[in-house]
Amino acid sequence: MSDPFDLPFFDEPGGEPAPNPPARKGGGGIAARAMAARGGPQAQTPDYVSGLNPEQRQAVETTEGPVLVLAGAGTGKTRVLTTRIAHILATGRAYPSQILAVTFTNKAAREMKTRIGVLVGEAVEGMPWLGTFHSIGVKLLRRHAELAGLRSNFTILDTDDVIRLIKQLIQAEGLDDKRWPARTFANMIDGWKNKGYAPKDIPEGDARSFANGKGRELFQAYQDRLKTLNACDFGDLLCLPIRMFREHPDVLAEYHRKFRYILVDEYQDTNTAQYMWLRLLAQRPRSRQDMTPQGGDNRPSDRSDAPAQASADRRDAAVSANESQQINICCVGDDDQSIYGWRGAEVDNILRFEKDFPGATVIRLERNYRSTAHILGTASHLIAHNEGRLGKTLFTEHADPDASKVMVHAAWDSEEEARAVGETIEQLQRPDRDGRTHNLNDMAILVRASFQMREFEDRFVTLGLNYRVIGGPRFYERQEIRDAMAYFRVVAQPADDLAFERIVNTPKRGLGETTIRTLHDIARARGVPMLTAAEDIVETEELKPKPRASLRNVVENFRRWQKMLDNTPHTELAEIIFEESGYTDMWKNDRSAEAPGRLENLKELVRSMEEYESLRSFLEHVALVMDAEQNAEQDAVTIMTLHSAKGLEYETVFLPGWEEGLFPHQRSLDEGGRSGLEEERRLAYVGVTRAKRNLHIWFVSNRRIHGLWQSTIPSRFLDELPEAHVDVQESGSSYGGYGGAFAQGRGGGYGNAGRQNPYGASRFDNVGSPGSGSFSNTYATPGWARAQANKTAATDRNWGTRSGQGIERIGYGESDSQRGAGRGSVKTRTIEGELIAKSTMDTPSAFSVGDRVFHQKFGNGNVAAIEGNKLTIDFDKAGQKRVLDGFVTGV
DNA sequence: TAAGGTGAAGTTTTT
DNA sequence: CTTCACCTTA
Repeated sequence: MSDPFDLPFFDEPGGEPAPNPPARKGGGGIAARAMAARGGPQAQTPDYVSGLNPEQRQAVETTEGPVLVLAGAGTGKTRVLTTRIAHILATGRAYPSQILAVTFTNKAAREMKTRIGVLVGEAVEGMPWLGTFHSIGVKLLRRHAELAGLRSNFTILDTDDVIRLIKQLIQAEGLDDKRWPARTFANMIDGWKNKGYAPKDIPEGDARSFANGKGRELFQAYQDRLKTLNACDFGDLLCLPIRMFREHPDVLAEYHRKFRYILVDEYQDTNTAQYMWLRLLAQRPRSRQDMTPQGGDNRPSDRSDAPAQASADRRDAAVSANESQQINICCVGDDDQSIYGWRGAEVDNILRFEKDFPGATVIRLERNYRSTAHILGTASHLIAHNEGRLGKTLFTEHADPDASKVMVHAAWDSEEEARAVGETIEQLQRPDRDGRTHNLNDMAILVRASFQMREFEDRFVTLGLNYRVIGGPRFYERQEIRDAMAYFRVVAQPADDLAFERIVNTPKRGLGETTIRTLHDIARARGVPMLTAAEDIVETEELKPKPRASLRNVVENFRRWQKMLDNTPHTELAEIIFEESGYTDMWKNDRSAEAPGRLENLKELVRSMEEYESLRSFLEHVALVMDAEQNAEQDAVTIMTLHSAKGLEYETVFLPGWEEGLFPHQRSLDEGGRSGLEEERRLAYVGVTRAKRNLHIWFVSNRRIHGLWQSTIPSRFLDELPEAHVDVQESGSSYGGYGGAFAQGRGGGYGNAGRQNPYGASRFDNVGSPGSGSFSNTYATPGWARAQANKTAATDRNWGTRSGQGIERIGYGESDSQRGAGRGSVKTRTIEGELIAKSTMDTPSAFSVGDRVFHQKFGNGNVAAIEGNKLTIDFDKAGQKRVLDGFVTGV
């Protein structure tokens, strides 16, 4: 479709919602299924539900009325969601276009699309309303842009644009942009928008706390600026539709008629704005009352608890239950996996579902198909320490006598931790007695904070162990990609001043600060885009001849490209723009080590544009889908944060860094108090439940944080694990190397089961011994108490007078000298947010000593030595480094 | 304009 | 200890 904004409002056949559309519509797959399903009231089970367990089946077949599916980890949540949609379609309850299905991530949306496709055939193509909250928000706004004060070709700004814009505003206010960082304010705005606040709604305290009390004015100024730019930020994609629905009940009513089934994935992650958005769509107006069920302010505290409101809700539910066109909402989630409170998610939304939707059916999925009983037992026992849960207990029906317990390991410091994990991985890779090997693809290391990854990467590079890092800088966040996108944006949307400013002097054209400022001021004064202002100004005497000529050239370029927009293939146009603007030349002339990579990325960008029909649809997509696909071809261990691991599963999982202060993270405790701690515990729960068969948890006694060695104490979560399912592993050689006295002094033999230690009994000393008690959910457990004692004792012992802060210096230089040359600085995360350390021990290196080579990060250098696939290279600039040969190319 | 020095800050992340 | 942004200097 060349113009995606020009669709008819109702895309279902006939323009009117039909309660029972003919089964044949929407594709042969559906028709066939539907026929099968319609054999009669007691017709045989359609085969798509036959593989489901009773609870799953109930969740699929309870199509009418509000439904909450509490789906524990590994219980087939996605399967239920997709089968439910397939069921609704196959039984002719709705057309694809009458189903609204929302997810949080593009990845989840994509997966759902694919899986529904498998169930139902090509009809998915006709599910226009399956997507993320944000992408559906865009769709609504494009259709009704004028109702939200925008034009339908509005731009979506990403975080970087937003920060630059705010910085301008802060400076325009005459404020010090160091004291009031734009980034902080951008975060505040995002927080407000997550709650659905417009500038007038924000709490007085919030408004005062920023910019000498000018917070509210600044927020308003920001919104005004967005409007003139014909742009909105991510938060607006949620807030503007809400406002539009409130102000235009007729539009909302159209969508009420349209959406007959609403499905929400990961409901525990919804923030207040998303919640309001859903309620507006899911609740029909009651006959005489206001459109918005909770009145103007939808904050959690002042709704649902009011008795009058509750009974009104009940009445409403009773009415709508009898109504033929009721809207059926089904939310799927797991309160125990809510880990995004820090960015505005309200666990409360899921806890309150039954109040919000009276008469709701609540279905629990507790039958786990993923993990062993030991892992499930561990997870359940751990999460039981949280209060305020809806309560679920995972179980498995597949007893596995061979399953190993969850292993808890101790290490002296993070380096040893990485080394030991590396060893374990190498052991797992060797064929077992049945000759089976464990793929690296089935292993993952899940860390709390990204700085932990570094140690593992360094170690794995040394070992030549393949790994991949998920997360990190992404393709579309790279400078050259953003520059290129800015060119495209100005061509497609000439009013996009932010994009214009970004590239007007990139490459350098002698258009310095003064010229830009003049241009900016004139544009603001006349209320026109900067490009228009530039067009005018090059005809006057306001600029000096040099910049004037240069600017004229820029303007002419853009005008020419704009003319080409509609009659030139967009990939071709992209290349023309790069050439004619001098952008490619800029990087070709750049001597820095990154330049070739950047040119490569630009080519990749053009390649990826081929998938889209037009420059416009490409831009639209990129604004929302900021992820580049990962290549999973290589067999490699995955390293990522616990947050990004949600929804994934691995045969073997390593969870390093279970220490107080890191996990639970100190900042969560400081800022979030008890609920912060509980969120950390849920994060631990997510981590544990990622494992299918093997789980290894690690903690260390010493960790270097901000370059400063700190002695650490084991995480309280370790004391919350159930003894029956956990083994403490002595880590043998690597741990034993420090000598007995030292071992005791450093932390008292965690991990040395049965060894005497001076601090009293730890539960880890007694694992497996009969009669050792269970652990209460206070933190006064033996291990915890011992750890507390240990903290002070160890500190006093080593440093005599240091107070019990749990922080001590262990000496800088010593560990550096142990590391040896070439260690500790091998950076590998440079390409595509992911780089795989290639290991080719069997194949000899393609290089020989003395070869001239190029490395993405370090630039040019000469090969000094070769061991297997590991090269020692003297880099011209970066000095001597050891790298794998896969990272360098011959010159 | 580019390179080098200085200083502050340093969870988690999607859209 | 690192990274990154910004400011100064040639």
